[in-house]
Amino acid sequence: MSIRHGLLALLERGPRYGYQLRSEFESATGTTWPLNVGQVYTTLARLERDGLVRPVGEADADGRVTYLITDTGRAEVASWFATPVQRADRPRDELAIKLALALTTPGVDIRAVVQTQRTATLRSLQDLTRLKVRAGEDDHAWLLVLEAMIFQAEAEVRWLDHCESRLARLGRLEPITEQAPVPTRAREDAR
Amino acid sequence: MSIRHGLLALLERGPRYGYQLRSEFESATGTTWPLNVGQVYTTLARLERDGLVRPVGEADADGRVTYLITDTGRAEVASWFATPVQRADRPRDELAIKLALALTTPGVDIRAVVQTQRTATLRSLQDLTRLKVRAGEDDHAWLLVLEAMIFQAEAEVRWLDHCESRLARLGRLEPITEQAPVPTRAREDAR
DNA sequence: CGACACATGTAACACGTTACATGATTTG
DNA sequence: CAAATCATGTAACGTGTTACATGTGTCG
Repeated sequence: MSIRHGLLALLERGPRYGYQLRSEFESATGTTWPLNVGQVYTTLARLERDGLVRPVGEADADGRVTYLITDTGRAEVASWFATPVQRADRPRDELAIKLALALTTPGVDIRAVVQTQRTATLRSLQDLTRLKVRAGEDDHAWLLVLEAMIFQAEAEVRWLDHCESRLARLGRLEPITEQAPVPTRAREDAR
Repeated sequence: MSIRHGLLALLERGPRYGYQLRSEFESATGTTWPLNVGQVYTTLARLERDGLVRPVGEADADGRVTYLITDTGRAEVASWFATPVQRADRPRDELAIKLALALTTPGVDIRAVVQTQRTATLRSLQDLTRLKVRAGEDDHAWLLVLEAMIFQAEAEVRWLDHCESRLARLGRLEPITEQAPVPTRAREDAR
């Protein structure tokens, strides 16, 4: 529901038309998440269906169709800003699921998975840092988003390191079974 | 694609039936993300459609329909584990979008938004910590997921604090305009 | 017997996403 | 003139999600 609410929030600043909404959404989030124009129109149609926005007449001379936010829409935005994002609202964390399953899937070298991810995360962390250095002090919105991603990436690296050390501890207690089949389960492991 | 890949990974451990997949998925991720049974069946149908799994005959005496992973499916799982989760793969960060938009939406008190979120995040951080204390040392998968969420929540709090101090700095330089309209644009702001 | 867990499945819808079609206007 | 940008829109599909229908077995 990010786009839906995002567009609605932009419409609270005043009447907008579709194409404009796309560029404003992208610039407001530092072009971090590119937005296909088509999606603006589908989303606007859904917002209209739900009575949160309303087109103002037909297309103007330049072919622009302007939308207005309704009172219902305004209430929706207010409630969006007033309500914190809960843990349960968020989509499932694909990386966490991947590692949790890698842990107990035979034939998968979880240490390798962790290492590969760590490298990738570190690289994107560098990219983000480079972007931040290049970013001006003026674009607060972009800095906000950039830093959100930096903090997340840092946390991810820390978590991966934490996983690795835990795995190392486990490995010492219970030697790795990955490639070399454990005698008692050799038949099962074979493919 | 988390569920899709998750179920596929479970099927790589051996033949499974739908109901079983749900409980294994939930226990493998510490019941963090409850999974509607119906979704297992829709996902299985899609996996079958794409040739990644294959039902083994009809339902057995207990009405169970067992599924097997195919070679294509096995390749898909391997590629899933081998490929890191990139930044661009992730869904848009709703919280980041919200704050970025709150920053420039007139009439929205962004400091309040940050504070509300901070409180909520802190509370869920406490819940998670409590869960971790209660969790046994044995369930590695759950610990993994739990700690992922803890690290994320901690990062979120740090980020929110960072935002707040930046806002405080901005506020000192450029007093808040929220309710009082800026003279030169008063007409536009009026509704 | 009634409630509950086990077990499968379908219909309907939400949002997000892309590819495509169409046309006006600007600009090198 | 050709290419790019501006501008709208639709069709089609993907995953995720819920609500519902259906039936068996078990246990207090």
